[in-house]
Amino acid sequence: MHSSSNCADCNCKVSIFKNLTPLELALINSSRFQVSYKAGEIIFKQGTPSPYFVCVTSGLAKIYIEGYGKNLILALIKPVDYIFGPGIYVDNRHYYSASAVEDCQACLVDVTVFKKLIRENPDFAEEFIKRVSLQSIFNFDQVISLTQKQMHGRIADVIFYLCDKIYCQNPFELTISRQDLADLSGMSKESAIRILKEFKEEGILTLSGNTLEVLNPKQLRQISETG
Amino acid sequence: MHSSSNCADCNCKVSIFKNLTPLELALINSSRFQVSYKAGEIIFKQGTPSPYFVCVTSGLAKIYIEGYGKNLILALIKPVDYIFGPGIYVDNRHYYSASAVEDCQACLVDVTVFKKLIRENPDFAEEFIKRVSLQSIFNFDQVISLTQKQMHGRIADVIFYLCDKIYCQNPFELTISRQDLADLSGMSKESAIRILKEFKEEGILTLSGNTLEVLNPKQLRQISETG
DNA sequence: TGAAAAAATTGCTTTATATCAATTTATTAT
DNA sequence: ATAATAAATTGATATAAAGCAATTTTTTCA
Repeated sequence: MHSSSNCADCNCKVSIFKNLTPLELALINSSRFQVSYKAGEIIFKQGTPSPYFVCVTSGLAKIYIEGYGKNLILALIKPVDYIFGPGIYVDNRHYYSASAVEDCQACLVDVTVFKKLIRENPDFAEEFIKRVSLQSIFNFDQVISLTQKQMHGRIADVIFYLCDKIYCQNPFELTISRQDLADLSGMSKESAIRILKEFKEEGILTLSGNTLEVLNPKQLRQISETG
Repeated sequence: MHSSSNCADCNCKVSIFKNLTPLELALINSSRFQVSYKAGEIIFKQGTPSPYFVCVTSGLAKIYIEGYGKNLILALIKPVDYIFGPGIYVDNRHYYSASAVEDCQACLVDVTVFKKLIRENPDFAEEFIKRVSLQSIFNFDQVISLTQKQMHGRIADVIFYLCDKIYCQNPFELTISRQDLADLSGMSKESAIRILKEFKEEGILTLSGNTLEVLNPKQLRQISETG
């Protein structure tokens, strides 16, 4: 949304940077550059080297694993959040791909600078570990949903994720495709569509065009919990 | 296996401790105590407070998420490896349970000591982040196997995991139950048993008593890859 | 604006996998 | 050693979910 010539003044700073000193922010700023991505464009590909910490400052991106014939979306990334995979401390390769779902702007920061600050600032390191841990907990929930719930429960979970964590409003404008919805919930797009239709018919939600409104969150929660 | 009165001399040290100074090891040692678990005993339960870094020095343990009616085993933990969940940097709660599969011995270390060392020793912190990252990459592989492969491929993956990562020999003595096998591969125990039987009939492996030998790793790899 | 391409939708069919029930084998405790 | 209990195995049945094909709607682009 808003860009700045300086990280110190930037109002699009990721919260993980909150413990950095002005000097440290200046270091980040000096290695930083801005990039724009059109909807659909690849930000990086699974398997390629991973030289940047990617901070999404506008739009919406997805990170996804390219599996056996289909994709699994691990998360949607909205402003102001970052993309920073586990490969950076292992072999400097990406273990998932990222692409822009809506037009995006991002700031890229050199990973060596990032790693240097992790070593030098314990508060920053601790905050980073905390964020990695939260991500891990989120992944646990996700894997349980994907492996132990039936399709209705999985779609319910994805709708709550979109409503509560991504678009943060109800009704909301669905900017991701049905295929993305399927890749988030680990099913075929046909199945995802059918279940949305059922939910409409049962009055749990409305979906006209791409505007989705959850009408009966209690029932949807019930569906999520009974699997 | 071997215990010691002092972490500095211990031959059961987890590799993550390699960057600690003698003084730091002494600090760990001072807060450490040893515990024995019989096969089947719970080490800790999902949802409970998480005050210890658990280092498994003998036997075999499992960490598993208690989901909707069934469990998902995230990993088996063998000597010398540690159990240290993401809750420690979040809300000090366990996000998975742990129990002994074989009789186990473990050293428990106070998490506050662990966290203190993470702040004070950047090499240790970096090594820890690296280990967390490796864990995360392993989980990615696991979730793709669980969500995108059919049962044969998932069982193949679990057999490779057991053979290459846990028992580290072929043939090996299967010390986990069929239910554990099912909880590792996200299916019912009946299905797991049926697929093992098929693999036997096709000459891919032998399984007499609980001794499993992979006879045709190439074909098993093929099955793993074609899903 | 209109044609072409892509995305979404729907019905039908097939299949992978769970569930249930019964039986056998192995383990534990008296 | 033997009964009691738990684990493993097997077969039969039910069903959740994918795949396929056809159609409609939406989007893109010349």
